Amino acid sequence: MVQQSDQLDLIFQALADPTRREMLRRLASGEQSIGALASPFEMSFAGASKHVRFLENAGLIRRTVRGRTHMCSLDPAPLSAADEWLRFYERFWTERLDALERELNADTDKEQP
Amino acid sequence: MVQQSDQLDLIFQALADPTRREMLRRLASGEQSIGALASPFEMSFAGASKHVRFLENAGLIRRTVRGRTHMCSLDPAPLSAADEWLRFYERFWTERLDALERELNADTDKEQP
DNA sequence: ATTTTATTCAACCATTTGGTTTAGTTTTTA
DNA sequence: TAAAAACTAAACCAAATGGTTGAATAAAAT
Repeated sequence: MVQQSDQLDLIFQALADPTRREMLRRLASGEQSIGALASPFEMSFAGASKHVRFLENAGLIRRTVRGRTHMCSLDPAPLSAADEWLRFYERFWTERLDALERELNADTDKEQP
Repeated sequence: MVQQSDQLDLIFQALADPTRREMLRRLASGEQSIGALASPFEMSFAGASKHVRFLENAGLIRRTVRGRTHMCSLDPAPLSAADEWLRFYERFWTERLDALERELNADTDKEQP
Protein backbone atom coordinates (compact mmCIF):
# COMPACT_ATOMS: atom_id res chain seq x y z
CA MET A 1 0.00 0.00 0.00
CA VAL A 2 1.19 3.45 -0.93
CA GLN A 3 -1.75 4.80 1.06
CA GLN A 4 -0.01 5.85 4.27
CA SER A 5 -1.44 9.30 3.50
CA ASP A 6 -2.85 11.10 6.47
CA GLN A 7 -6.58 11.13 6.97
CA LEU A 8 -6.48 14.92 6.84
CA ASP A 9 -5.19 14.74 3.28
CA LEU A 10 -8.30 12.86 2.24
CA ILE A 11 -10.65 15.10 4.16
CA PHE A 12 -9.27 18.40 2.93
CA GLN A 13 -9.06 17.14 -0.59
CA ALA A 14 -12.64 15.94 -0.47
CA LEU A 15 -13.63 19.44 0.63
CA ALA A 16 -11.61 21.06 -2.15
CA ASP A 17 -14.29 20.44 -4.76
CA PRO A 18 -17.47 22.55 -4.98
CA THR A 19 -19.63 19.62 -6.12
CA ARG A 20 -18.61 17.59 -3.12
CA ARG A 21 -19.09 20.48 -0.71
CA GLU A 22 -22.57 21.00 -2.11
CA MET A 23 -23.34 17.30 -1.70
CA LEU A 24 -22.36 17.49 1.95
CA ARG A 25 -24.53 20.56 2.38
CA ARG A 26 -27.51 18.69 1.02
CA LEU A 27 -26.82 15.68 3.20
CA ALA A 28 -27.03 18.01 6.18
CA SER A 29 -30.81 18.00 5.63
CA GLY A 30 -31.01 14.24 5.78
CA GLU A 31 -29.96 11.11 3.96
CA GLN A 32 -30.25 10.95 0.18
CA SER A 33 -29.91 8.38 -2.53
CA ILE A 34 -27.06 8.68 -5.01
CA GLY A 35 -29.60 9.66 -7.65
CA ALA A 36 -31.01 12.44 -5.50
CA LEU A 37 -27.50 13.62 -4.69
CA ALA A 38 -26.53 13.59 -8.36
CA SER A 39 -29.62 15.25 -9.84
CA PRO A 40 -28.81 18.91 -9.04
CA PHE A 41 -25.56 18.78 -10.98
CA GLU A 42 -25.03 19.14 -14.70
CA MET A 43 -22.91 16.07 -14.82
CA SER A 44 -23.32 12.45 -15.77
CA PHE A 45 -24.72 10.14 -13.15
CA ALA A 46 -21.49 8.18 -13.13
CA GLY A 47 -19.52 11.36 -12.63
CA ALA A 48 -21.54 12.33 -9.58
CA SER A 49 -21.31 8.76 -8.32
CA LYS A 50 -17.53 9.10 -8.35
CA HIS A 51 -17.74 12.19 -6.18
CA VAL A 52 -19.88 10.27 -3.77
CA ARG A 53 -17.31 7.53 -3.59
CA PHE A 54 -14.62 10.12 -2.99
CA LEU A 55 -16.57 11.47 -0.04
CA GLU A 56 -17.10 7.94 1.19
CA ASN A 57 -13.39 7.15 1.00
CA ALA A 58 -12.66 10.25 3.02
CA GLY A 59 -15.06 8.93 5.64
CA LEU A 60 -17.40 11.87 5.21
CA ILE A 61 -20.44 9.85 4.25
CA ARG A 62 -21.78 6.43 5.05
CA ARG A 63 -23.69 4.31 2.58
CA THR A 64 -26.37 1.72 3.22
CA VAL A 65 -27.72 -0.31 0.35
CA ARG A 66 -31.49 -0.68 0.40
CA GLY A 67 -32.54 -2.81 -2.51
CA ARG A 68 -31.30 -1.19 -5.66
CA THR A 69 -30.82 2.23 -4.15
CA HIS A 70 -27.86 3.35 -2.10
CA MET A 71 -28.69 5.75 0.71
CA CYS A 72 -26.00 8.15 1.87
CA SER A 73 -25.79 9.97 5.15
CA LEU A 74 -23.37 12.49 6.53
CA ASP A 75 -20.64 11.32 8.87
CA PRO A 76 -19.46 14.47 10.61
CA ALA A 77 -16.48 13.01 12.46
CA PRO A 78 -13.87 13.86 9.81
CA LEU A 79 -15.23 17.39 9.58
CA SER A 80 -14.64 17.66 13.28
CA ALA A 81 -11.05 16.52 12.78
CA ALA A 82 -10.52 19.14 10.09
CA ASP A 83 -12.02 21.79 12.31
CA GLU A 84 -9.74 20.73 15.13
CA TRP A 85 -6.73 21.14 12.89
CA LEU A 86 -7.88 24.62 11.90
CA ARG A 87 -8.65 25.60 15.46
CA PHE A 88 -4.94 25.76 16.19
CA TYR A 89 -4.79 28.88 14.03
CA GLU A 90 -7.83 30.49 15.57
CA ARG A 91 -5.71 32.80 17.70
CA PHE A 92 -4.16 34.26 14.56
CA TRP A 93 -7.35 35.49 13.00
CA THR A 94 -8.86 36.60 16.29
CA GLU A 95 -5.64 38.49 17.02
CA ARG A 96 -5.98 40.27 13.74
CA LEU A 97 -9.62 41.06 14.45
CA ASP A 98 -8.61 42.41 17.84
CA ALA A 99 -5.99 44.63 16.21
CA LEU A 100 -8.57 45.88 13.73
CA GLU A 101 -10.95 46.60 16.56
CA ARG A 102 -8.30 48.56 18.45
CA GLU A 103 -7.62 50.55 15.32
CA LEU A 104 -11.28 51.33 14.83
CA ASN A 105 -11.58 52.42 18.44
CA ALA A 106 -8.58 54.71 18.03
CA ASP A 107 -10.27 56.28 15.01
CA THR A 108 -13.56 56.90 16.78
CA ASP A 109 -11.65 58.32 19.75
CA LYS A 110 -10.10 60.84 17.40
CA GLU A 111 -13.48 61.72 15.90
CA GLN A 112 -15.14 62.12 19.29
CA PRO A 113 -12.51 63.39 21.73
CA MET B 1 -9.64 33.19 -17.07
CA VAL B 2 -10.92 29.80 -16.12
CA GLN B 3 -10.20 30.72 -12.51
CA GLN B 4 -13.75 31.52 -11.34
CA SER B 5 -13.23 28.63 -8.94
CA ASP B 6 -14.24 29.42 -5.42
CA GLN B 7 -11.60 30.60 -2.98
CA LEU B 8 -12.52 27.66 -0.77
CA ASP B 9 -11.33 25.28 -3.48
CA LEU B 10 -7.87 26.79 -3.32
CA ILE B 11 -7.77 26.90 0.46
CA PHE B 12 -8.89 23.35 1.05
CA GLN B 13 -6.65 22.03 -1.65
CA ALA B 14 -3.70 23.88 -0.20
CA LEU B 15 -4.47 22.22 3.11
CA ALA B 16 -4.76 18.78 1.50
CA ASP B 17 -1.00 18.27 1.39
CA PRO B 18 1.04 17.36 4.49
CA THR B 19 4.10 19.34 3.38
CA ARG B 20 2.04 22.48 3.04
CA ARG B 21 0.25 21.94 6.34
CA GLU B 22 3.62 21.53 8.04
CA MET B 23 4.88 24.72 6.43
CA LEU B 24 1.91 26.61 7.81
CA ARG B 25 2.54 25.14 11.22
CA ARG B 26 6.10 26.41 11.14
CA LEU B 27 5.01 29.84 9.99
CA ALA B 28 2.83 30.02 13.07
CA SER B 29 6.05 30.59 15.04
CA GLY B 30 7.03 33.55 12.91
CA GLU B 31 8.11 34.47 9.41
CA GLN B 32 10.61 32.32 7.56
CA SER B 33 12.58 32.45 4.37
CA ILE B 34 11.81 29.99 1.59
CA GLY B 35 15.08 28.24 2.37
CA ALA B 36 14.19 27.84 6.03
CA LEU B 37 10.74 26.61 5.08
CA ALA B 38 12.18 24.11 2.62
CA SER B 39 15.00 22.70 4.73
CA PRO B 40 13.01 20.30 6.94
CA PHE B 41 11.72 18.37 3.94
CA GLU B 42 13.40 15.63 1.98
CA MET B 43 12.62 17.31 -1.27
CA SER B 44 14.40 19.50 -3.77
CA PHE B 45 14.50 23.20 -3.03
CA ALA B 46 12.50 23.89 -6.18
CA GLY B 47 9.90 21.36 -5.11
CA ALA B 48 9.41 23.03 -1.76
CA SER B 49 9.36 26.43 -3.47
CA LYS B 50 6.42 25.24 -5.53
CA HIS B 51 4.53 24.34 -2.38
CA VAL B 52 5.21 27.83 -1.06
CA ARG B 53 3.80 29.32 -4.21
CA PHE B 54 0.75 27.12 -3.90
CA LEU B 55 0.15 28.45 -0.40
CA GLU B 56 0.70 31.97 -1.64
CA ASN B 57 -1.82 31.52 -4.46
CA ALA B 58 -4.35 30.30 -1.94
CA GLY B 59 -3.74 33.49 0.01
CA LEU B 60 -2.44 31.60 3.02
CA ILE B 61 0.96 33.26 3.10
CA ARG B 62 2.35 36.65 2.19
CA ARG B 63 5.81 37.16 0.76
CA THR B 64 8.11 40.13 1.07
CA VAL B 65 11.37 40.18 -0.84
CA ARG B 66 14.30 41.42 1.22
CA GLY B 67 17.38 41.49 -0.93
CA ARG B 68 17.90 38.02 -2.31
CA THR B 69 15.80 36.26 0.29
CA HIS B 70 12.02 35.97 0.24
CA MET B 71 10.39 36.14 3.65
CA CYS B 72 7.05 34.41 4.16
CA SER B 73 4.48 35.05 6.81
CA LEU B 74 1.18 33.43 7.64
CA ASP B 75 -2.01 35.10 6.48
CA PRO B 76 -4.73 33.55 8.62
CA ALA B 77 -7.75 35.06 6.86
CA PRO B 78 -8.36 32.13 4.47
CA LEU B 79 -8.05 29.69 7.36
CA SER B 80 -10.76 31.64 9.08
CA ALA B 81 -12.92 31.30 5.97
CA ALA B 82 -12.37 27.55 5.90
CA ASP B 83 -13.21 27.31 9.57
CA GLU B 84 -16.37 29.29 9.00
CA TRP B 85 -17.44 26.85 6.31
CA LEU B 86 -16.81 23.93 8.64
CA ARG B 87 -18.58 25.59 11.53
CA PHE B 88 -21.91 25.02 9.77
CA TYR B 89 -21.50 21.32 10.52
CA GLU B 90 -20.50 21.81 14.11
CA ARG B 91 -23.97 20.90 15.36
CA PHE B 92 -23.62 17.50 13.73
CA TRP B 93 -20.56 16.41 15.59
CA THR B 94 -21.67 17.96 18.86
CA GLU B 95 -25.05 16.24 18.48
CA ARG B 96 -23.24 12.96 18.10
CA LEU B 97 -21.11 13.69 21.13
CA ASP B 98 -24.25 14.56 23.07
CA ALA B 99 -25.82 11.27 22.03
CA LEU B 100 -22.69 9.42 23.11
CA GLU B 101 -22.78 11.22 26.42
CA ARG B 102 -26.43 10.30 26.96
CA GLU B 103 -25.58 6.70 26.19
CA LEU B 104 -22.71 6.69 28.65
CA ASN B 105 -24.93 8.21 31.32
CA ALA B 106 -27.55 5.54 30.67
CA ASP B 107 -24.86 2.87 31.13
CA THR B 108 -23.58 4.29 34.41
CA ASP B 109 -27.18 4.61 35.59
CA LYS B 110 -27.59 0.89 35.04
CA GLU B 111 -24.38 0.13 36.89
CA GLN B 112 -25.23 2.36 39.82
CA PRO B 113 -29.02 2.27 40.23
C1' DA C 1 35.61 40.65 -10.49
C1' DT C 2 34.38 36.12 -9.06
C1' DT C 3 32.03 33.12 -6.47
C1' DT C 4 28.36 31.79 -3.47
C1' DT C 5 23.76 32.09 -1.90
C1' DA C 6 18.81 32.41 -2.43
C1' DT C 7 15.63 31.95 -5.35
C1' DT C 8 12.74 31.40 -9.78
C1' DC C 9 11.83 29.37 -14.40
C1' DA C 10 11.24 25.90 -17.77
C1' DA C 11 11.01 21.45 -19.29
C1' DC C 12 9.96 17.06 -18.23
C1' DC C 13 7.69 12.87 -15.94
C1' DA C 14 4.35 9.76 -13.52
C1' DT C 15 0.17 9.81 -11.15
C1' DT C 16 -4.21 11.69 -9.80
C1' DT C 17 -8.37 14.19 -10.79
C1' DG C 18 -12.64 15.22 -12.82
C1' DG C 19 -15.04 14.22 -16.35
C1' DT C 20 -17.03 11.27 -20.28
C1' DT C 21 -19.22 6.99 -22.53
C1' DT C 22 -20.48 2.29 -22.91
C1' DA C 23 -21.37 -1.89 -20.88
C1' DG C 24 -22.64 -4.71 -16.84
C1' DT C 25 -25.42 -6.09 -12.31
C1' DT C 26 -29.25 -6.24 -9.44
C1' DT C 27 -33.76 -4.91 -7.95
C1' DT C 28 -38.26 -3.39 -8.90
C1' DT C 29 -42.17 -2.69 -11.79
C1' DA C 30 -45.29 -3.79 -15.48
C1' DT D 1 -40.91 -12.84 -18.11
C1' DA D 2 -39.56 -8.55 -20.04
C1' DA D 3 -38.51 -3.79 -19.32
C1' DA D 4 -37.08 -0.07 -16.47
C1' DA D 5 -34.55 1.88 -12.66
C1' DA D 6 -30.55 2.61 -9.72
C1' DC D 7 -26.53 1.79 -9.52
C1' DT D 8 -21.19 0.22 -10.37
C1' DA D 9 -17.20 -0.94 -13.43
C1' DA D 10 -14.11 -0.20 -16.98
C1' DA D 11 -11.88 2.23 -20.45
C1' DC D 12 -10.72 6.42 -21.98
C1' DC D 13 -9.29 11.58 -22.03
C1' DA D 14 -7.45 16.27 -20.85
C1' DA D 15 -5.74 18.84 -17.30
C1' DA D 16 -3.72 19.40 -12.76
C1' DT D 17 -0.49 17.76 -9.09
C1' DG D 18 3.75 16.69 -7.02
C1' DG D 19 7.94 15.82 -7.95
C1' DT D 20 12.57 16.05 -10.55
C1' DT D 21 16.70 18.38 -12.96
C1' DG D 22 19.28 22.01 -15.12
C1' DA D 23 19.72 26.64 -16.33
C1' DA D 24 18.88 31.68 -15.34
C1' DT D 25 18.74 35.75 -12.25
C1' DA D 26 20.01 38.76 -8.74
C1' DA D 27 22.11 40.03 -4.41
C1' DA D 28 25.91 39.28 -1.04
C1' DA D 29 30.30 37.93 0.26
C1' DT D 30 35.11 37.09 -0.94
